Amino acid sequence: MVTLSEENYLKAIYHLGKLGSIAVSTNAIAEKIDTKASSVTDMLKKLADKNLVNYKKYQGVNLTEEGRLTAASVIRKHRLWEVFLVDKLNFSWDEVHDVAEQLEHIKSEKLINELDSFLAFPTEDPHGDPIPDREGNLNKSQKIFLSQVNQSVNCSCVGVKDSSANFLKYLDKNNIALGTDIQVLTKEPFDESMTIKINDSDLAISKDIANNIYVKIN
Amino acid sequence: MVTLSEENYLKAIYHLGKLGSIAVSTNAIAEKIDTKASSVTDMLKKLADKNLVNYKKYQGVNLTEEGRLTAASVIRKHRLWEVFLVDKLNFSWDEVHDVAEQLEHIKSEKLINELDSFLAFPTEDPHGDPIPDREGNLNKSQKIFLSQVNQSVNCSCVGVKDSSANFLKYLDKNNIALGTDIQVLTKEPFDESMTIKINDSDLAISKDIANNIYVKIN
DNA sequence: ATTAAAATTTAGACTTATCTAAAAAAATAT
DNA sequence: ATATTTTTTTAGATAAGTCTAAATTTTAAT
Repeated sequence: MVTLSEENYLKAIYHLGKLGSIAVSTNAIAEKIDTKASSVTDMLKKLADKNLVNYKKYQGVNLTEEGRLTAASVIRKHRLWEVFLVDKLNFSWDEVHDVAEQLEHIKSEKLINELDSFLAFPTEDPHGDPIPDREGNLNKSQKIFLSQVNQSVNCSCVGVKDSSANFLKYLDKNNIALGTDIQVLTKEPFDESMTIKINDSDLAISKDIANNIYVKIN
Repeated sequence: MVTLSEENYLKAIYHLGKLGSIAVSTNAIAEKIDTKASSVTDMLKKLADKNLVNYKKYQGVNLTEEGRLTAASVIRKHRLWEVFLVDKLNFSWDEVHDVAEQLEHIKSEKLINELDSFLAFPTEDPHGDPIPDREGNLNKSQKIFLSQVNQSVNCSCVGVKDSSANFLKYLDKNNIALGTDIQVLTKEPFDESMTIKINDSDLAISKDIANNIYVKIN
């Protein structure tokens, strides 16, 4: 039996572990889940006792296979619930996170597999991040920044990096939403600005905007 | 901020309070939520401090208006999730309870109101129990036992009292499920047995069976 | 009206998850 | 190579929720 708090630690270690392939540090975990380093140390001992992490004093941690599967399962649930909230319950991408943080801890195999089926087995969440399958495997995300898309290529919006209210308002005003098709018309090498086409209307965007929008090539 | 544990106590007091109109006893609560009387006493003090119950030592408790609303909100969530699980995720009535017990504690006004809308504003859960509205009001349940239905009246199955595996198997074998239409053909005054019609086939049932099936008159 | 039984509360202890402050180890700088 | 800084761990404290065992109050019985 893995507690809610333990699941949150495993998730944090999972996410931090993907960046480098070395052990995850106590401080990094503390910062990620907004807690004190001493609390992290306590929890790491507990997780090690349960064989969910490999932990050696002062050396950081790595997930064991069992820990990795547990973390992947939590992430799978989080992302499936996000799809549900956006696709079925009219949530916008910036509203889903807090609720999904709660829903990801609901324990029921049947629930999550039926939900998966109900949503037609999505492979990515509303932010374009991949959804682990039942075995904890996940495909690399296909999402890239709009700034990386070449001229005259078609793509569609799958997420944003900075989801501040200001930026979301900007997107709204210009009719860019999740799933919106975007065609890159021109790319200006000098300042990396672009012109793009959205629903038959053209829009000029700066490098900063293009670096904040995630897209998937169609 | 009401904790998960506090919500469970409020729910228990709400359910126990409907039976009589007198105060709910410590022991009754302890039995309901499978805990010790001393734990209940501790919690009652905490709930009283938060103005969720009226509590006087040795005299039992009643919900305050605020407590009643909180309890109704939890029950509303529980029952809406049950509808979701049965209608959308292929759960059967006896599988929903444990999962709904977890889901009822998810905190998000938007979530529950969107869910309500997504389910087309149901007024009863899969067991035929009424779903409180946003203001905590609930309509009296229309469900009665099949044994109370008069001869040649049409009704439909909305739930069961005893949901043991044996009984559910019996229902399954005789094609009685949630929503199944039932017509009472005859009622035998001597042993209170009945004959009923289900999907054009007739079935003889004992008093015990008829006392275990909840129906709603059509 | 006492006494016995049942219900309830108190007191003190335990667990989980957190914290602060101090100690220890590792990394960095001179 | 030693001193300083940073990171990590330990020790002890706290809050929520529970428990056992003992004390108190209420209810029921004679």
